Amino acid sequence: MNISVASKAAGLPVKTVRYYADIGLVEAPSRSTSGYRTYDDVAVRKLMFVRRSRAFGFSIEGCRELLNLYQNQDRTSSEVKRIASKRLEEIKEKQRELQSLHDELAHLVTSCRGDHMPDCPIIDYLG
Amino acid sequence: MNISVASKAAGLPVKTVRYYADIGLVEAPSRSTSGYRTYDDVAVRKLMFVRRSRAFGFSIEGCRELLNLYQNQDRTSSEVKRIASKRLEEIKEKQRELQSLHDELAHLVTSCRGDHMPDCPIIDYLG
DNA sequence: CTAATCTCTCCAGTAACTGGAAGGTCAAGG
DNA sequence: CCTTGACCTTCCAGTTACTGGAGAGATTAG
Repeated sequence: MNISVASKAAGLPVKTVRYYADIGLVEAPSRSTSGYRTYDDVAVRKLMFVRRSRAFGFSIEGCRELLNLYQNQDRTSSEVKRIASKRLEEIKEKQRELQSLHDELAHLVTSCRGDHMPDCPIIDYLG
Repeated sequence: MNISVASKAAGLPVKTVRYYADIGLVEAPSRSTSGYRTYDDVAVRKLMFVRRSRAFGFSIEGCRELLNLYQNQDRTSSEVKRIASKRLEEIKEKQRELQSLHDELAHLVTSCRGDHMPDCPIIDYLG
């Protein structure tokens, strides 16, 4: 199947599929005589795998690792768990950051009257 | 004062201060005869203002808006509050996203045995 | 046969810096 | 006076993960 069909099946933009091929993440299994990338079901499944991994926020390199494990029958679940746990820690860290940002900013926004006067606790805090 | 002194006072890397000057966010008030950027206390306060704004996750354009309000005596606190509220909504949205990512990934990680076998619910989910 | 739709490659741009090269400037020490 | 080292300058390239577009070839429908 050509790239547009594969991309629809995988749920990714054509440009992205081509990009993944360029960086050697998911290459097209073959090319037509005229140079068109030709995909098969296995490749489409890899693309979907990457799409789902990306949705979890894994970096391209993280996806590459996971994809290798996906294709490796000799993998151990501990390897997978290690990578996923690392990502989970990143998420938690980001959550903590966002929480304190939220609390601080929410406090400032609440205390700002939002009227036509120039006095503003938000500006005061930043300045 | 030269750029390295100003950058230390503002708590920003020299490179960043130069970058902010390049994009016209906080320009050096003057240059020495040999072309060195020369900063004063006012400029340093602007740099600090930008640093704190960036810490809240405001984009450079957001910082530019805030900085304009900071310097504008005719501002109204409602303008400031509008910008800050917008950022607060972005933060909340991001928090919601992260929360569902967290929950889903945490569930998968918990259910993965993490042993020497290849069977893994994380891989199953992604594939 | 032609028009529309695909596809290709290559280049540039995004956000907000960061690193590094090549070269000019300045203050201190010998 | 000279040198050494710490500054400073500009400019270019790289980062992440795409995305948009140009220009050109391929394929398909009517």
